[in-house]
Amino acid sequence: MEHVLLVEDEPRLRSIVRDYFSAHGLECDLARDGEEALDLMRDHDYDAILLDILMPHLDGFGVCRAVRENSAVPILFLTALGGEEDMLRGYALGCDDYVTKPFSLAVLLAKTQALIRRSRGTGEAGLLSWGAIGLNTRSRLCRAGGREVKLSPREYDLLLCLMRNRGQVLTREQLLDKVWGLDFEGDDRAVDTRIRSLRAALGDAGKQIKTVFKTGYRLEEV
Amino acid sequence: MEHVLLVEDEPRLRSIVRDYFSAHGLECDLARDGEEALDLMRDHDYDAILLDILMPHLDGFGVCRAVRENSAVPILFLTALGGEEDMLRGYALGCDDYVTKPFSLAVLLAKTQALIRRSRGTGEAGLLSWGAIGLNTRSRLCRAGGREVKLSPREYDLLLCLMRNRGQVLTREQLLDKVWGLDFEGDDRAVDTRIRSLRAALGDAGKQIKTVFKTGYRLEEV
DNA sequence: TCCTATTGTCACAACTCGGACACAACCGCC
DNA sequence: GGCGGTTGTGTCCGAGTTGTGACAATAGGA
Repeated sequence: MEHVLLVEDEPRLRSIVRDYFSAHGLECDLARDGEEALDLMRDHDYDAILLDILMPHLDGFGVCRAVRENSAVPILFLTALGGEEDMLRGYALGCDDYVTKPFSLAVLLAKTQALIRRSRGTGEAGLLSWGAIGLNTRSRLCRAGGREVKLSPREYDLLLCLMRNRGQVLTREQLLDKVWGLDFEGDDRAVDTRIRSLRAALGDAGKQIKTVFKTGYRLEEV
Repeated sequence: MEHVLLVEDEPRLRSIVRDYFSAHGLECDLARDGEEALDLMRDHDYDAILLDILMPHLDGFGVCRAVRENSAVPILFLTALGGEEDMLRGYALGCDDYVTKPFSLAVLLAKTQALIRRSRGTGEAGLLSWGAIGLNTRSRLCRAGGREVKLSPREYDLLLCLMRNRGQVLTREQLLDKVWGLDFEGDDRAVDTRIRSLRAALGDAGKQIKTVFKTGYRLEEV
């Protein structure tokens, strides 16, 4: 299930949004202020952050800046400040969308879902492409260098994970958690072996998978 | 240069947006209606589509549906229809954002750029830069003087530490603690050797690393 | 039930990295 | 200017990391 974080100091609004979201299949953690939000983010991997701006202790802009130091998680501002200046400031800090209060819950949900969809690299169509590699998340088919490529289940999941996090280094541990599951009991090197067969299956496009010595693997565009 | 397609039947608005965008580094193709848009998209790979809804021949919703058959390109609706119904319909069809007329050009630009950034998956998150040196903490890639630089793990960690403490002197002991770890059993001079290879790897930008006699090293802007 | 594809493990080969060392160059103090 | 101490430089080799081929266990379909 998708998992988002709502940072908002008004208790009533917090619970309204959470109830609405969970009724539509989005789990929703809550934080009262910026510092609480940063604490939660240290321990969880959220699919999106909904961020009020006017908050005690650390305001939304500050949280956004701190988050963007090392994370590309989708951020949506959610605020009474509707001025152009404020919106531009938000975008300059690397936010993804901006909703002014009062807002429609349905629209907020739609925007959040669109953002999550987009951050995973696919439009509604479920098509993911990067360099010479294309994935269809509906049919689980893969194309590389213009021709169809047959992938085993594990190879597909691994490639999907790399595609969703394209450009960034994923450690073997991260890959084991996300692809094999948290309960996998085996060796790190299982990743290496799967990477090897994936590279072979992709042919020339396999070169897009780079090894980062002592760290992990990264999918590059070329 | 980024390349977007604007689909809009009002001539004046078309050219206003195009001029503003190209002044800010976005090339902007124009289409008068949905059919012209689909024709153009057959021949071009756009980074984003800005789509009016009320148009002759084929309206924006129709274009969106047709595009999503086989493409995940970011789509932003741009319309006078500000009702909740219409927005939700847009999101259901797989659009990424929705702007109601009249709108601010600056905000439209910011939204478009945020979308492109997001769809490339390579946002500005995790970017550190100082003088001619840029470091991306998500990809662990380094740029110096405009070109890609290959760094070994230790070189990368060392540079990251210098960047995070730019402008201030770090003693060898501090560097050993922060980069090598508190349990390192070796010689101070290991730092010198790594600094040397780092300078060499950075080329001209290596001159930003200054030696502070009898003390340590400091990263300067020039 | 058998057959095949899949996948983790292991052992070994190939490779990268980085600290140590020795020596040269340099700095600053007297 | 000389001297002691500090830093830069070139090289080497072992330790650790990743690639590779083979194999056995397992799961899933016919």
